Amino acid sequence: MKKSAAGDGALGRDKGAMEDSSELLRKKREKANELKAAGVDLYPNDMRVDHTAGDLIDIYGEANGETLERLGETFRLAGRIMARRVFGKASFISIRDRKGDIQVYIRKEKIGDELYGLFRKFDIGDFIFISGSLFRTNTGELTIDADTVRLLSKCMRPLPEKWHGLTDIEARYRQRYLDLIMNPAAKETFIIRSRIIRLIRQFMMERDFLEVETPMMHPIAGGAAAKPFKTHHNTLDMELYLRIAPELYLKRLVVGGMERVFEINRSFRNEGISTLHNPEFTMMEFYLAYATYEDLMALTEEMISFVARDIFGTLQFVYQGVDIDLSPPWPRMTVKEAISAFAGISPERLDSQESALNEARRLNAPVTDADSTGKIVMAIFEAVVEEKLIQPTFITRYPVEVSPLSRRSSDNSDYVDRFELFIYGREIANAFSELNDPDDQRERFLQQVAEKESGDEEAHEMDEDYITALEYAMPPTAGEGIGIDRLVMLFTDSPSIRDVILFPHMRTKIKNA
RNA sequence: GGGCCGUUAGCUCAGUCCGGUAGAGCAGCGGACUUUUAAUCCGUUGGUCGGGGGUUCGAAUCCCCCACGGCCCA
Repeated sequence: MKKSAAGDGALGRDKGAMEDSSELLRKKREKANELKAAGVDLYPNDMRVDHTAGDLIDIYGEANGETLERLGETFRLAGRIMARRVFGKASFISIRDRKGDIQVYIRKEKIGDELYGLFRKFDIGDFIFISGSLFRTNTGELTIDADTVRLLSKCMRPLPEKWHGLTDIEARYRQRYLDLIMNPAAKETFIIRSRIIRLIRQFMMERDFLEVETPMMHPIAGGAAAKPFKTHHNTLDMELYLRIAPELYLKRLVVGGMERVFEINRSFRNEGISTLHNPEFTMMEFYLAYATYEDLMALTEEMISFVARDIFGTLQFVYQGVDIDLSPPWPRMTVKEAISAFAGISPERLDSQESALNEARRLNAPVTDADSTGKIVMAIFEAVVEEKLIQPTFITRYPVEVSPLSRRSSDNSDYVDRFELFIYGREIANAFSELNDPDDQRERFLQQVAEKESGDEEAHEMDEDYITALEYAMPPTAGEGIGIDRLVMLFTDSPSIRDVILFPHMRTKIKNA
């Protein structure tokens, strides 16, 4: 096709940066303009559908040709053209809607010369409306014999290749909409994610938990050991932090008499990005009054089993080629037992700061001379034990130094009533009997403040308001946080947290598309 | 932060070792075709080879820097 160089140049400047750089995009635009010139509205919004592709397959998937012929019913559907096989006087296309794909047979003889001529200008990627009756093709495929077809929304860019789809991992994350169009498995992952969250919500509701929403912007970033994102409120002229955990607010609610609360929502941590970490991630936290961390172990087994039974229909599944068995009860080990079992270090070696430090150094665990014994023990645990906890395992008896919000164990005040759940070497949940003694809480915060001053960026700050809340008395309570993204990874066999987050964080790219 | 790998047409990829006119399939465009389904057949367009610098008569290819991404490690 010839073009007027001068004219196109002028048009290009008018349209600025969005002017089509490639011939392919220009052609698409030309074709759209031809349709427009023929009186076709490229973006109408006056059609109603009465079925989805999935409906038709569910209802008529098994029906034979004769049955379909006798139906005499007209079905109205809409969807995106995903494939196109055009002949001179008839065509097969397949359209995709939220429930699936269905083939459509479009005949010149039936829809008329004029409409067939327009239809031939429709592209893969366009949204169209079709109505027609059902029949079976020679090869037996359930197909709609269209009596009309109409453009609903014109696609101005080519979709990725039909056979290989979109595989470039960067493009899949940056242009998730294309990933969702082209990769059914990606879409399925997010459908399952929604189902998992719905199941957890149902599980909690059935146990009389109240779902709440607490602030995302905190004047003090507390409730976890992590670096926060900082922001600023102009009118109040104050620094705020995106929350690293909802914990301290949820416990204020328990003080307020909300004996069973949960929240499923985002927390933010200003730390590294990896296959297990996204700067914003989803946690469920819940608090249950008159319960202990031991009660929560049972509840956690029940909850995760409940979800697994619904998703898999069984408690056995495969994650990344490894068999996982969620059949309760799950093994329980103390931190020291686990270190002894997996690293062969006798528990006595972990009792003194000096010998623990030696062991940590030997194992290349990241420690400093000033670290407390508890901190060193946990560094050893992380270095040598975590990755080995493949089957679901509760680890208990954490050192008090690394658990500033947990209740001290009644039989030994150096430890707290806490557990973490590991599956496939990953921390999935963290729970404890809550520290509700305001004086002890103040001491713990002071200890944290001291650690912060000596350089630990992740240590807690003093939260006087929270202590005041505790002084009004919080009932004996147990609480837990569950990493939803990691749970979804397990249940969808996803290797990276980015595969279960719709829009994972990436560096912005100057040059795009 | 460190190591390794990657970035070539709209998409999926060759070409890089060993420097010499940038290729294929799909998509697109033109034509034929009323039961195809990765439709087929004939013809055909399309590229700042991620960016910058260097070496060279000559660089997608060799060297340096940078950007973005992936995996592993910290």
